[in-house]
Amino acid sequence: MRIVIHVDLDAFFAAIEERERPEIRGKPVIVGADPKAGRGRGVVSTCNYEARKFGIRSGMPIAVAWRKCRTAVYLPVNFELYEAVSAKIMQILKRHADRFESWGIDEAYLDVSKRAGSYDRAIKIAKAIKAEIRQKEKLTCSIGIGPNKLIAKIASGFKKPDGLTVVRPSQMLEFLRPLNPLVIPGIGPKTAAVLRDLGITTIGQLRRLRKTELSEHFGKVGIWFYEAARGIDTSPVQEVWIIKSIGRQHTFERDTRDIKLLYAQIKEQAADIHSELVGQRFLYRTVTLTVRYQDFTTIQRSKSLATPTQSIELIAGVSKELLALALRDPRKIRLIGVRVSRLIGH
DNA sequence: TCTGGGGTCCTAGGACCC
DNA sequence: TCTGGGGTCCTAGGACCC
Repeated sequence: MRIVIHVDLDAFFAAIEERERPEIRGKPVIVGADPKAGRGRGVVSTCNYEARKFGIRSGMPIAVAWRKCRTAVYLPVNFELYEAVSAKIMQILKRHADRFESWGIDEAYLDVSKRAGSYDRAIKIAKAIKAEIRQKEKLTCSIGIGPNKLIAKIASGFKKPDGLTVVRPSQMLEFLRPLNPLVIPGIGPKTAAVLRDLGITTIGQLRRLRKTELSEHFGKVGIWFYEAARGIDTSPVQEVWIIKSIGRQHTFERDTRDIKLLYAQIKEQAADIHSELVGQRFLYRTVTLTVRYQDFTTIQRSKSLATPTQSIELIAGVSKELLALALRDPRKIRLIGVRVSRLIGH
């Protein structure tokens, strides 16, 4: 019998800022782009639960957040700090797992099948984890326990913040039945809209579609939806991930076609990417340039090289070639990004 | 209301080879 | 003059995740 725990740190960035700054505790806190009195260009990265009372959410344009709550505390993203806190917490979590998989900066899966052996013992482990994170890092998390990663993940999202939700195999189907299909990883807004058009708004209703119907509508992921709706997920808790690509991107303050500005941005991104390639001891074979125009339409142009290389000049040089293609279009440019892929270790 | 930055995976068409 | 089938690589776009 498999038992998986999913841990999700609550409002992670905002919670760290509140911990570090006693004076902002209890106020709405929004971590993300500079709102610039409603003219800021970025989005909300994370906000605390006070801010959520105003309808503010992750991913929302910062200008919209500003309109909803001008009195909130707006803070820039301090990624280095969050990374450092995350690393400490991941070490704590690792010690409680047979196998461990971090998932982004603020989530992790723990396979505890062996050391727990039963759901009652898994609950004890989860409570110990909560207590340790609270004591050592002054932060809360929401935890889900289930027979696989899928159920553990959905369970951790069921009660937030500071929640603990256990779904035993016998309860799995009843647990899933009333939930929105959007809670299934891989089902996003587009897929949910198609399902809604088919009259499907719960996972129970999703179960009424045949496997063939789902694969006709959604291809390979349709098969995953079929299994997920039934709580089936055999994917292992896996410790190591292989990096497939390294990239940087930047949104300009103002849309531009200024070649000096564009080249300077490419140069900076190429340097960043190159230093990471060197650090990770990777060669690349493909360079991809992303261009987002003023109207938000986004294109990608890529070029593969005959032989793998680590050359910084080629990252920048190929990117400039590809930029020339993108500049044939007369629209102003909002964002450019450079990415290298087909990585090979050396 | 106006949309960040870091990624992964899937699909589909065309070129090319046998 | 009209015409196969399979495999691989490359490119572009799209959906999704944190």
